[in-house]
Amino acid sequence: MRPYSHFLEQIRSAGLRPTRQRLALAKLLFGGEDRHITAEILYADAQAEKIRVSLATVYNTLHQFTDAGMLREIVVDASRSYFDTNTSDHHHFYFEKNGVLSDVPDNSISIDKIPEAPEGMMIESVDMVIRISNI
Amino acid sequence: MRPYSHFLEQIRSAGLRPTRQRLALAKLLFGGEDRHITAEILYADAQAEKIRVSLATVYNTLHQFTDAGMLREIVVDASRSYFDTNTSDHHHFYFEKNGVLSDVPDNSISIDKIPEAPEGMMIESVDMVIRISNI
DNA sequence: AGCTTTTTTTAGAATTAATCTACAATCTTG
DNA sequence: CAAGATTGTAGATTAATTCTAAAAAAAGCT
Repeated sequence: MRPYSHFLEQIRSAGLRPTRQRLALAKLLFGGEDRHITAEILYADAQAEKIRVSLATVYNTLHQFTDAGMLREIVVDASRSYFDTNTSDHHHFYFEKNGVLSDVPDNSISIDKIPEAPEGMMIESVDMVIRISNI
Repeated sequence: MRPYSHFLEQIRSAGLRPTRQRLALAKLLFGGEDRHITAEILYADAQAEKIRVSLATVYNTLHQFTDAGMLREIVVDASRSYFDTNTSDHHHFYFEKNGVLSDVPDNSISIDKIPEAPEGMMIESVDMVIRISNI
């Protein structure tokens, strides 16, 4: 049971002011299970919880949390951004029929050779998406 | 040196009519090296070559060629679709600073365990994107 | 607490890539 | 070549996202 103050601390240490909106969104994002979420879904969740926040703020907050390393952005679908509350190194299943994203269990995958980055550059991330469809 | 008729054949066997626009776009796409292209870039290329074609037709054609297996769509950037003229199984480097996409040489990577698809579903594709940035 | 400065939020407008629409143009086949 | 089917087009539309400028809230200072 993480207390309210946990989020406050986390937001503050990201160099952001712990405003009512950011605290409420943090609670929705990090208050339970790991989530894969879009801005629209988080906005709808907030409305369902009677949290007064605008869509623009939801977008801003998602990006601020991402910059602070609290979220990870996953690109699976041109024209829709997903954010993952699990920022550890892992890969994704993408179910095409309903747009659901889920984590690939770590022990079910292994990549054992990765190319070098070109001279003067570095690998920022290695993202694998396994697209799943009906037979 | 692939002759004009090569494209005509390819388009026809995809079940599409070999129209002037589709032939011209096929020539731009498949006439030289493998390419990683966006609709806007292909449209600009067409204009530079004085090919009279609308942007909507470029989008339509890219999707028709993709459905026919002549192109592969690569998702690396939310809000911008890339199409790869190399449809074989391979992975990508994405250079964040300039949005350039390039193929990962096949011998520099190896994935040796891939998860199963859930019951009644199948793996459609396994796409890996290695994001590269400056040090 | 009050006053000031800085940051944040907001509603609504603007932007962007992509798609749709309805008509015009172009093929294909007899 | 005409009939019927398919395709292409310009322009409108959509959907996600970002921008803008002003109002509100938070933090700093005495």
